[in-house]
Amino acid sequence: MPPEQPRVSPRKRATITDVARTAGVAASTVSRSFSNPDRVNVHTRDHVLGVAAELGYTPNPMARALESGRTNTFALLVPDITNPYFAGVINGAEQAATAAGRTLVLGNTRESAATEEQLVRRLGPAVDGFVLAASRLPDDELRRVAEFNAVTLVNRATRGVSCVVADYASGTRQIVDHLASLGHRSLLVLGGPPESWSGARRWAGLQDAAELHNMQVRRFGPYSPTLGSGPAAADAAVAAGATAVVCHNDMLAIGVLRRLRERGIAVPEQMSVAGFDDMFGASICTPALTTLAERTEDAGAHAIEILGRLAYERVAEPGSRVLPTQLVVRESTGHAV
Amino acid sequence: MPPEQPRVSPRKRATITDVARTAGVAASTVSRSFSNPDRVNVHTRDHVLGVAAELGYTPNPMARALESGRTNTFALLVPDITNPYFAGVINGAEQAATAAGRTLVLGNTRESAATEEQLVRRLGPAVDGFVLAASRLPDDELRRVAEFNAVTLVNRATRGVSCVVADYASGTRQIVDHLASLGHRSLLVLGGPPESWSGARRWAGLQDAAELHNMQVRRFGPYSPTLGSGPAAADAAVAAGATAVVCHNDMLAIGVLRRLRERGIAVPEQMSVAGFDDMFGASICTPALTTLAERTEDAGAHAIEILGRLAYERVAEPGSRVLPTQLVVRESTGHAV
DNA sequence: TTGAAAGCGCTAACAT
DNA sequence: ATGTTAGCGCTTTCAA
Repeated sequence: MPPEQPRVSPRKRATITDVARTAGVAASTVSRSFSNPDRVNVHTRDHVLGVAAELGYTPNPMARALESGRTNTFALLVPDITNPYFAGVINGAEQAATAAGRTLVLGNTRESAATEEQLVRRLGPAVDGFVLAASRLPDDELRRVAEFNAVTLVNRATRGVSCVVADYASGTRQIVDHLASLGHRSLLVLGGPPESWSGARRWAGLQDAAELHNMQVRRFGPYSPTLGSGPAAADAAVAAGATAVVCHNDMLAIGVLRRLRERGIAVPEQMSVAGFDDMFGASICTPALTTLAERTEDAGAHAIEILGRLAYERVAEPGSRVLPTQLVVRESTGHAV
Repeated sequence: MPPEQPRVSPRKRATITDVARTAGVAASTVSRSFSNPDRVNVHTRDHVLGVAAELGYTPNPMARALESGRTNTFALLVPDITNPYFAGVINGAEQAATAAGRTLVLGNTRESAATEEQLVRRLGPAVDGFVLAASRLPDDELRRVAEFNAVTLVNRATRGVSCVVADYASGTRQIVDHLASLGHRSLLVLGGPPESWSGARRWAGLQDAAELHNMQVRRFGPYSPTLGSGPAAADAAVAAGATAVVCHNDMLAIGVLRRLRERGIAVPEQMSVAGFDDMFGASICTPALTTLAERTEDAGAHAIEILGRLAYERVAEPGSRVLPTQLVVRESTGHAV
């Protein structure tokens, strides 16, 4: 495909002064026509807006921000942008931000605290607030960030910072109730990354719930929350003679399922498998995965909403919100052997 | 006095002047220490950087951009941020941008040309370039955007604009060769959105390839490229007595698979099903899906790379790049009935 | 090598 | 109702 017209430099964008000159008014009048339309003569305004449209003028958000200190932009940082789990959060946040007339920028921290911190530093002055999903940052760092920017955490909590978290206490209880009622007397947890806050909550909840049923619980791992860790985790579970395993998340659970099939171990007949997240994929794998669903879209939306109050209404109260979870029973769990 | 109003005002960020004052130098020296370190005395620079670190100073990207006209930021716009297909593109782009020291912001166009245009307008002045993945914008609009911003398209092509596209000619040929060799004499294509450029390329390629084999081809649809359209598409295929169907993408294909199972139609014994994208999920569904894999990560990375040349090196030639595709044969295709 | 000064595009006093 | 002026934080001449 041959180049149409070798463009050397991008066309220069029209500025407020261009519009002002062309329309024969002062720059401030143009400014007002856009940001304070009531305070300018209807006739003048129409003329100005007409000229602006003609010139393809768009207010430069950067110049605007420089003056006001507000960018009308939020950043959402997630540990793994390719993980379908976060797709829900992203989607919910994106939708809420758009509805509120705000721009959302997305950052991928690659499960690394260092990358996350770097992104926060870099984006900090350019955004009005952060949604940090499953943040890997230590508590004190989180509070430091919250001094300069509005911050809302998703599935992470620390004193003095707003957050939206899933109700893991109830969720883990649901999982264990389910397994207990199927006759399982012991539980093997295949754990995720040690820094994972949600991982810790899940483990704590499972322990508490198991105790209520006098079930024995153990935890293996840590395993990385990926398909690739499935074989190691599955093999360990088999070696331990587990009848029921609960995996850190669905990604790991699906990896486990796949490995068990390779090894000819029937699920759920010989072993029950459950996960967390109900991500896309949990319903289409075989056997379909029993898993704890979170309202990820709601989490993203609520986080943006809280952030808006924090950033623009100067609300001090760090809102925290607990979202319900629900167990989706599918085919991967069944009666104990 | 009203009761103490809980009010959190974010701590003010240190500016270049703060650093200058504290360090006892001029603002310009601080500026140089950051952006032109060679042109300042080593000793002075160390001192300045020390003070800056102490004050937690970070150059304000917005003020910087205002002056230079460069934001060092690219925007990546995708039609559906929750579609695992784009996760690869996002990941590749994100990685390449980070490696090049650039910030990437992500936008979701929700499959809507209007939303896409709005995002382009809004983000335009704030970024140095756009990667538009599977853009829904009409050709002339695309060229207009390219006048003001560097633009690289992914899986879309139009005269005068850089792009990275998958080799659908070869890819569709691979699909049809595969089906023909299994004895299929006709092909039913379950099409996607009419505005989809890749959909059109796929359909064109399938037609050409089918002709080479003297196979009969028909196309049904359009169907939305989602799980939810699976039942409608599957039922139509069954009613038409198809032995082999090729779906617009994996999402649709998995929906079709699920519906066929519901209806007790064996895949691939009674009907073969193939998709496009090899997204996450294609390998874990049952039966595992035969699909055309694209190098989505590479696509994202290449797009960013081209964009960098366009935006910062003032390269005139709109580079275009064709990436290979490869057929991944799994369990959903088999011998014709 | 460093400092002073002039903007970048825009908004918000303050004048008129 | 509109124009004038003074910055926002930073970079970049231009002098010193």
